[in-house]
Amino acid sequence: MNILEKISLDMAEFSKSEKKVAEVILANPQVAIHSSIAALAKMSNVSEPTVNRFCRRLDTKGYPDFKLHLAQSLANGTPYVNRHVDEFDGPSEYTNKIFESTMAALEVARQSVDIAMVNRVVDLLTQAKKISFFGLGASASVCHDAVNKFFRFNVPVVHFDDILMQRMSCMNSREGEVVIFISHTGRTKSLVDVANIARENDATVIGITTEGSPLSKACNYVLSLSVPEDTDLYMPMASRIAQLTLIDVLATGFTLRRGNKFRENLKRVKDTLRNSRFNRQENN
Amino acid sequence: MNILEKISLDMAEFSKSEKKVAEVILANPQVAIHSSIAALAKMSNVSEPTVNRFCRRLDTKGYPDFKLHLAQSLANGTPYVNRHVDEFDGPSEYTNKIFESTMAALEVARQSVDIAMVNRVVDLLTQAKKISFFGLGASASVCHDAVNKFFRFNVPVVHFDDILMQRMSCMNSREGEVVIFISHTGRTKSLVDVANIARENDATVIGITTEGSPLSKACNYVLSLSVPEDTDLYMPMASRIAQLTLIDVLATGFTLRRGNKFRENLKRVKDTLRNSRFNRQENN
DNA sequence: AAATATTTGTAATTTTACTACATTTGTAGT
DNA sequence: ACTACAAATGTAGTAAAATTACAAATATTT
Repeated sequence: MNILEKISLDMAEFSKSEKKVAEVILANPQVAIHSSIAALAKMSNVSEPTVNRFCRRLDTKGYPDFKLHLAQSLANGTPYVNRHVDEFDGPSEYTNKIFESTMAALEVARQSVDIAMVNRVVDLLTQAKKISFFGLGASASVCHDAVNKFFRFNVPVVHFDDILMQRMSCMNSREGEVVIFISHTGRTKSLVDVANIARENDATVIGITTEGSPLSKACNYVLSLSVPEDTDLYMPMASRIAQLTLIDVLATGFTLRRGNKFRENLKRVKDTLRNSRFNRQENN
Repeated sequence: MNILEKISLDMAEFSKSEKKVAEVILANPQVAIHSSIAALAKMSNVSEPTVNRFCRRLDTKGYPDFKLHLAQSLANGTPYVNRHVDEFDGPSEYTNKIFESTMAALEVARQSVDIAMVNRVVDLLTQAKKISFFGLGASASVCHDAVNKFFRFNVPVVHFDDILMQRMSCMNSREGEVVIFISHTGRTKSLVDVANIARENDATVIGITTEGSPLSKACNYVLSLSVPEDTDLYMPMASRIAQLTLIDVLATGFTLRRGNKFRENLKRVKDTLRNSRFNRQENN
């Protein structure tokens, strides 16, 4: 396992001084691998043995061995870890932390995606007579985006923010229609209600939500995403990005299934938009 | 560059003893990274300084530095790159490619962000009497999301999909109000028109768009994002994710600027949502 | 074959990491 | 509030590792 992730994961188990070391390393791992134990100890304001103990706590043989692991983590292409923003961060720190946390979350999400389920859902979507996307709050904008994508496919696709419209829409659903519900927690009551209505009316109900949630139980198929949500700032951030990316995956799967001729069609849709735009100087 | 490749490439330039060292390393690099210079010298039947010289010939600082490079080569990580989906990809391939391309795009975006401008925009937002978000098509859902975030801050924030409503809203804007326009290309005519109206009415106009685009010229401030857009499938994907992440950055900067007491407030907003949810079994 | 250049090794030096032990800090019980 | 114990951190000494300077050996050139 990536040792950088492990450090941020084990953060709770570290002692006060060990945390100092961890923070210095996470803040700038590139510097850490090129420092001696003495230099790192000084940077962290701790003694050398503390650094050594820190390394051993991470199941390495000692400091040199730790550096080796660290170097491998950095080479791995993912120096991205869920780094929490704190109140003393300047613009440079919080900007980088948020981008990196988002990338880290995407990596975790990628590994948690059930590929077989993606394939099945793409199957269902290509055969659907109608596709609906429902979500509330932050997930509503994900639905909005999904509609924007699937609309280009010339498929009947709908979305309502309004909970009553959602209910009515599901009430009228029938076999062969697919309804996708998006919710990170999967515990929004009214959305679960709507999902149940859709299911009672024989629609194929798909959830993009957390495994085992109330919403997931109301669905025929669940595409679960595990994302380490950053709760520090009380806002959904990474979960939403992961959902959007998953929508991109579904849309891509959809176009691939439809074949080459279909992609010509997509190009036409895009060309249509061209007239609403200023031309570029460069040809493209 | 991968140092293992470099070793086999430079083989011709090595002296007799250095070749011995190179062969031992190539034969079993995993062992090499866990050996001391003395052990490796013994394995290669050469003296310690010879190993040291061998390392320097490969443009490393010395033996420990060489081991670091070697470890990174062995980590064999495929850094995230923009991998294009092709028509023969199965679900596993396209899923991973899309996640990886998205991560790669975020990395590029992160490096292209103008931190000073982020700081200035956060400044403007905290002082704004009203904040508006306008975008069309795929960018509309980004606006939707931005509103969802900033609304929690108890700031007057508005968003319209409707181009006429956007015009009217900007017509009535005044000094001290901030209008943010989101568009990847920055070449959507009607949006540029609206931006000009906003500017004529003394609003502070901010663009999240490509540098040098028509839209960027209509703005007082531009937050440019360079994203390698995947044009294969004729859909905006990565650009949108980058925009959303940038919105997250702005929202985070906003909350940090407002201080601790303000974050208590955010927690209250979140707690309010709790009543609309099914409770979790675990306490949280 | 002698002279020079290049490579390689030996031994001393310096740097680095580790261990044992002492001190401090924190915690629980009287 | 104090004592006793446990956990944590640091100090100083020791061991190990890497590097340097220099000497010996091996090629190379004339």
